[in-house]
Amino acid sequence: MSVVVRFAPSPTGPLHIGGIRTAFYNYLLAKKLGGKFILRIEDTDQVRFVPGAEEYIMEALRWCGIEIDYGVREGGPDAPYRQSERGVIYQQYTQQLLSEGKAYIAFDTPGELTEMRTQAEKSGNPGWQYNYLTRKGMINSLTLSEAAVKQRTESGEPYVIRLKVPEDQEVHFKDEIRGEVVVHTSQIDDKVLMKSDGLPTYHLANIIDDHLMKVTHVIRGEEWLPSAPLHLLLYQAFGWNPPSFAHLPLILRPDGNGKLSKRDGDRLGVPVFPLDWTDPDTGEKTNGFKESGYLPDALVNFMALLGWHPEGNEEVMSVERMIELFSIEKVGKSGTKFDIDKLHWFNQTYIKQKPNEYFLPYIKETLLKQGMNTDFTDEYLMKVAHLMKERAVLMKDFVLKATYLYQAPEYDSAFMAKQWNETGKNNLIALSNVWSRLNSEEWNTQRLHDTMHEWMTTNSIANKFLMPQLRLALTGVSGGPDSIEIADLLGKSETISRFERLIAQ
RNA sequence: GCCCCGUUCGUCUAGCGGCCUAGGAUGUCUCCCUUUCACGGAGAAGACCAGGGGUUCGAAUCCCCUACGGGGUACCA
Repeated sequence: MSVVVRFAPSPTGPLHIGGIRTAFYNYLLAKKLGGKFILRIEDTDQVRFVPGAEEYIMEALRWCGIEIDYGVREGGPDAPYRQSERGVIYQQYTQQLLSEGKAYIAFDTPGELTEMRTQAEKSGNPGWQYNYLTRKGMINSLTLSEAAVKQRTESGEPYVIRLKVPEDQEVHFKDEIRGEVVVHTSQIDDKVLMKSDGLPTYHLANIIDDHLMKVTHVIRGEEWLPSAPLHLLLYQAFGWNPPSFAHLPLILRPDGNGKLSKRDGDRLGVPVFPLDWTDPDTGEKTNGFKESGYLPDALVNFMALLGWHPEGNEEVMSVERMIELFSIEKVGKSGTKFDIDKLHWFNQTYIKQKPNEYFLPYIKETLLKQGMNTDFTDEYLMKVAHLMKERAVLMKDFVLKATYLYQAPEYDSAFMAKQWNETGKNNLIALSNVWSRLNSEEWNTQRLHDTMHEWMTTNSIANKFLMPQLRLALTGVSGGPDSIEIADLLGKSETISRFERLIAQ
C-alpha cells in the first residue's frame, strides 16, 4: 500500500512553529517512504474562519521548503481538498450512520447544554458529558418517538447528529510514539458529528477524508491524543481500517511551562510564526522568523530536532539527510521547550556555509528597510558579505552590526574615551600620510598592511597606540572585521576622510 | 473533578537490564589563535537519571504508587 500523509490545518490564523513541525514530520515520512503529502484545509468552523489564513499556511509551508503533492492549489485524485467544499460527502456518510443506528439526532440546544453543565458543576460534578450514561435523559431520537422526531425536524427545528458511542467497552490503539493507549467508552462523549449549521465537526470530516484520501499515517499534535479513541470508534462505525497514528509532543514555551503561544513570543521577543502576520481584525502585526532574519533551512533543521533525534550525533543536516534518517520511532514523547539560543546557533552555522552572493538581496532589502543608503555595487556588497558572514547571527546583522560599512561611523563614547588620546591622534595622522602616498592600484589589503607595518617598525610604534585608533576612525566601535580589510573595502578617499574626520574631533 | 500523556545536565537530547563512576549538542566559564569582534582549536563546570517501593545476581532502563508538568474534557480545530 502506498503511503499517504496529510497536514490538515484549519484556517483560523497563522500557522505557528508547532504546526510547521507537524507538517514537516509528515513531509519527511512521505519522502522517506516514497509517499504523497496532502494539504487539506479543515475549514468546517465558519465562526473561527480568518481571511488570509489559508494563503498564509501555504506561503509558510513553501518558505520552509515543504512541497505539497495534493492540495487546494495543486488539485489531486481526491479533490476538493477544502472541507467546506465537501459538504455532500459528509451528509451522505452521516445518513449512513444514522440509518445503521450508529448515530442519532439530538435537539438539545447549546444553551440547554451549558445550563446542564453548570448545574452539574454546582452539584459537585464538574465533568458532565453527553454520553451513554446521560443520553437517555436528553431530547433526542433515542428518547423521542419516531413521529416526534420527524415532526421536529420537518418543522425546521435545529438539531445535531451525535455518535452513539458503544456502552462499556475498551478502545485500544497503538500510537507509534507512545505505544498502547487504552480508553474506556464511558470516558468518551457522544460527540457531535454534524452541527446544526449542517457542517460536520472536525472529528467526522477528518475521519471521512482520511479514509477517502487513503491516508495511511496520521501524524499530528499531542492535543489530539485524547480524541484518538473517538476516531477509532468512528472508523469502527464505518467499518473502515484506521491508519496508523503518531501523536507528537508539544512545543513548550522557553520559560516556565505550557504550550508555546503567540503571547510568549511577544513577551520574549521571539517569533513563533514563520512569516509576518497581520491580524485582519485588529491590524496588529506579529513578526515572523523570515522577516526577523532567520534562514528557512536553519529553522527547519532546528525545528526538526525539537523532539526528534536520529541515530548518531549529527545535528546540522540537509533536508535530504533528514529524509534519509527520519523515523517516527525516534521521535520523543515529552514536551519540548523552544530554545531560541540553539536556533541562533543553527542560524549562524547556516549563514557561515552560504556563498557570499546569497546575502546580496537580503543586504539590499535590509538597507532599504532601514532607510539607509542603498547605492552600493554588488562587488562591494560581496566583500561586505565576506567580512560579516562569520559575525552574523541573524540576516539583518549584515547591516545592523556593521552600519559603518554603509555610512559614516558614529563614535562609541566609551571606546572613544578609552582610546582617543594625543599619541593615538599623532599616530593616526602619520598613518594617514603613509597611506595617502598609495595610489588606487596599490590600495589593497597586502599593501596597506605592509606599508603600515613598515612605518610602525621604523618608528617603534606599538600596536596598541595605533590599531584601536585606526578602528575608531574607521568604525567608531570596538569590535568588527579586520581594520585593514575594512580600509581596503572602504577605499582610499573614504578611509582618508574618516581619518580626517576623527582627527578633527 | 475526571480521562489521557509525560518526567535524564539551564536547554535539546543519547540511553531500550550489565559497555553509565550517564555520552553528544547548545548555553556558560577558562585558555589558545588574533591589532578588536567573530570564527576556529583546547579544556572546565553542569544531571546521583522527579521521589518512594518492588522485580532481578544486577535498573536511568521492567512493574506499582506518589508528586509534579502538560494535554483533553465545546454544535473549536
